[in-house]
Amino acid sequence: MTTRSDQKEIRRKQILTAALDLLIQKGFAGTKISDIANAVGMSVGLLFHYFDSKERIYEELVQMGFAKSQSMMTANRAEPLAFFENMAELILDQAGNDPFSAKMFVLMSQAAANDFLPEEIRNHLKGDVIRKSAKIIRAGQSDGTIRKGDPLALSVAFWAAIQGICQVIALDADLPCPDSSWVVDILRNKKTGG
Amino acid sequence: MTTRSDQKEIRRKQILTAALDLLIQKGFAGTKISDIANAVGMSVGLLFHYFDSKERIYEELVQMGFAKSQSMMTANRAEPLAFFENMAELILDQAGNDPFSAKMFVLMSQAAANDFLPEEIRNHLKGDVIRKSAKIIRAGQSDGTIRKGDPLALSVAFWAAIQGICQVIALDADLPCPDSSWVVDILRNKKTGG
DNA sequence: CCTTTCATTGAATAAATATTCAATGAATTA
DNA sequence: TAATTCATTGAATATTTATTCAATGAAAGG
Repeated sequence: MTTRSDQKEIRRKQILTAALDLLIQKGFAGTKISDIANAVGMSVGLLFHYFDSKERIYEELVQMGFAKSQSMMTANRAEPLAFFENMAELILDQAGNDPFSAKMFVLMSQAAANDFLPEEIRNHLKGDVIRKSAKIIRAGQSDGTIRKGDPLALSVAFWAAIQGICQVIALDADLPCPDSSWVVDILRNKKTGG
Repeated sequence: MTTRSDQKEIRRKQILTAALDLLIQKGFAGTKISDIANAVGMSVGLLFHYFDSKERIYEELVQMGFAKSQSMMTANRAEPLAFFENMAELILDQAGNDPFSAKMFVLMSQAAANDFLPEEIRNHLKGDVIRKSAKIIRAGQSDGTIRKGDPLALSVAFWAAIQGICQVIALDADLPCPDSSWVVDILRNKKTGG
């Protein structure tokens, strides 16, 4: 019914989509409000009718990514190695098909530098996932499915690889998305898992 | 002898070092000249005595990274799998010890978005290394040392992992640098290489 | 010493960009 | 159809940040 209200949501989504694209290419400071407005095809003044400031746009996007990231981590209750297999598959399969998803992931990994974000989110970005995963890796080393080595360093390798892949394919859509199982081989113990 | 001239070089290096650090955290647009000047401990006016503009600082850094990247690629004439083993070891060992090196790598991977850089450099950044490596991967698949799969996708996985790791450890010095051999396992063919 | 050079600063100035605002007209409501 | 709301614009305005400049004094050269 409320055509106007629907239209408003559509407009907001258009702005967020265009902004995400520009933000991961140019960063927060490098993305001009006028760039976003141009990409959507609206005047700069109108954009401010939908969002109070550039920061708000950014915050709303990061908030979305944060929520997704949290739910993914907590929803996955698999055994150690399977945990990482699930994660890699979920993220990379989605990244390969839906550009929005990969871009969101990239946004999150760059967002830690931005002072104005809420504390909770900045902590999450600042190695929270990596440290939590290190515990799971230690369990996987005990049950023999994950290779030996510093769990934290292994966690860095896994997540940095995922993040790097998302970044590369988000910035160059022509490049193909790698198999998730290749990435899991960073962790896999060949003596048992082979 | 020429104390003044030496001093000038030292100043320039101070500026470049401080700038690199800020640039990889905040990006080009997000890094203020005054941030750099503060980090070095000099006035903004003095900084302009050493560099004509913010772009020049950036260009000089990217130029350094470009030269290094080129020489690394061409110097390495090993067999396919060994090529990637050498690359991973060279880059990650260096990144683990010398922060400057990892930061330079990160700068390069972010630089592609900046329009004002020379064409040659932008091409190099824009997937040149990934595409050249795909050819080497194909050769490695022929001799059985590298796993099956789309060579370009494998190349994306390898380089994105390297790049992601450099980024994570450059931005958080507390995190440990992973073993280079773990990353090479993205490519390694277990049936033969095990 | 006296002169010249030049590193250094803080205070202008210039440019770029975010944000506000008054005006317009099309859609909604009554 | 008259009144009201609100999406939309382009033109101010405000703010931030890059860049320039004239002045100072310390080092180098003669």
